[in-house]
Amino acid sequence: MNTILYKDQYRHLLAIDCIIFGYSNEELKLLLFHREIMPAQGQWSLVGGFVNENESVEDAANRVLEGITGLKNIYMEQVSVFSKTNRDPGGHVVSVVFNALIDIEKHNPDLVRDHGAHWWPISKLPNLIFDHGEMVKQALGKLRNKAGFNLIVGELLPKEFTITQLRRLYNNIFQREFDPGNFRKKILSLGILERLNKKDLSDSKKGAYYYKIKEGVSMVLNERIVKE
Amino acid sequence: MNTILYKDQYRHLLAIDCIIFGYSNEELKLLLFHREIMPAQGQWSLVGGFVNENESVEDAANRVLEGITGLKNIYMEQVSVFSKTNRDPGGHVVSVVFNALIDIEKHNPDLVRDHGAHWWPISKLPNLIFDHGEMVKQALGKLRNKAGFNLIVGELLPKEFTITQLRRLYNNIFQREFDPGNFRKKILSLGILERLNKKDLSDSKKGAYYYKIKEGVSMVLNERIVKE
DNA sequence: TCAAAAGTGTTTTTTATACACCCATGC
DNA sequence: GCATGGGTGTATAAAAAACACTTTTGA
Repeated sequence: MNTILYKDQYRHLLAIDCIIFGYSNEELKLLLFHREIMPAQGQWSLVGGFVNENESVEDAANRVLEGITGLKNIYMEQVSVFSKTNRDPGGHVVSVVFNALIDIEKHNPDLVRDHGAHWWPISKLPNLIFDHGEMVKQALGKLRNKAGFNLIVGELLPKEFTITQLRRLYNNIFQREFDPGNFRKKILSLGILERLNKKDLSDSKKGAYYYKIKEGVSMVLNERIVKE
Repeated sequence: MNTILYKDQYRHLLAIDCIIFGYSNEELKLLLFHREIMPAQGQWSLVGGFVNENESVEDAANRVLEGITGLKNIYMEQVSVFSKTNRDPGGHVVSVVFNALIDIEKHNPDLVRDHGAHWWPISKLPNLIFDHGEMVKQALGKLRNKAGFNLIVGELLPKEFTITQLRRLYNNIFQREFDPGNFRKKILSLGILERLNKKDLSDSKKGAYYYKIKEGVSMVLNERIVKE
């Protein structure tokens, strides 16, 4: 069996685009790229690239993500496929969109700068080329949906974080204020966080305990964490 | 601007595979295809096909779905992309998977038969080729997730249906028994069903009112219908 | 008249929300 | 000693689940 079987089939240009989420200074941010190639040269776009021969779309996304952040094994999730024939004026390119969550403290800012990329707060995004605006919209919906059932957004925080830091992240993602007491109870009731013997003293005089996600615990909960 | 810009890029074989859900005799079923081409000739597979030039993946899915069911405008939703380089021994084919929900009463059984396709109850599926088993698993998860928040599975029933018929469909999808009284209250509280002046007398002496989905009502609810 | 599904009502349990209040401590 | 976020407890409201009971009518 070999590819000769499929030899008469049309072959498509296949690309990936990444919605790279980061969180710093209490703001949810996206890493956007200042496009230096035609078409749409000089405008802002998502970080993306073509899928090479002998690569899966996940391989391609990992390659592109490592290239721009310096990080391997970034948490990633498919959002959806964009394939309208006229979506890219440079030709029919089919793009698979990924959400990527990174700990913004860990990435390589020099790499980002050298690529002409820039972190933009989610609330003040520039106009994006092609259908990238719609991609971001879907990606945010997917992120909210995920965060509602899953602590995976902890990927956006350092390994050790306080409940208050986590709550502020949730406030940011859902654009509403969660009640501090209720949020804490709900999160701790999931039983997947482990309290450490360390306190963060930057936010209050009393200090807040750091927590981390328990080893070997499943992040797939069947319980709702927060409602939209 | 033209495709010359991207001319050095590798081009991929792009396909779609459809998980075609139908519901009859109180069983959830999938339409599977008896594969008559190499590789894996003679085995069962999902219904699929290559994406042609100047087609979006949705176009391709619609084309394939119409070809085998005779129906247009089938409800469809992306599941995810499968692109491991070794997933198809006949060559590297990237496949976009779609869930499709059809009213099994409306499809063209002759077309299905002529294509060598067959309806299989979800509980007794044959072994599927390649990664199609994993595709079905993801598709079912997606269907459950959707059905938990959305009445879209009404697509699997005739336009007019009783609450009991809808409940039995939900029982089938979630593989559990919903309480008749509570299910009825919950569904009706959504306010998206309209009672008709007709009764179905096939299931009981008393007869059950038919309902239909109200015109122009949004199917996108922010409320949970059932829990898994 | 009775079995069986349709449909309604009531009770209990669980979960979400609102909010009061004590704690610890640097200033 | 007081302002501030950390953390706990409690009261209320809303939603889910369990289940009793009434209705209808063909066999």
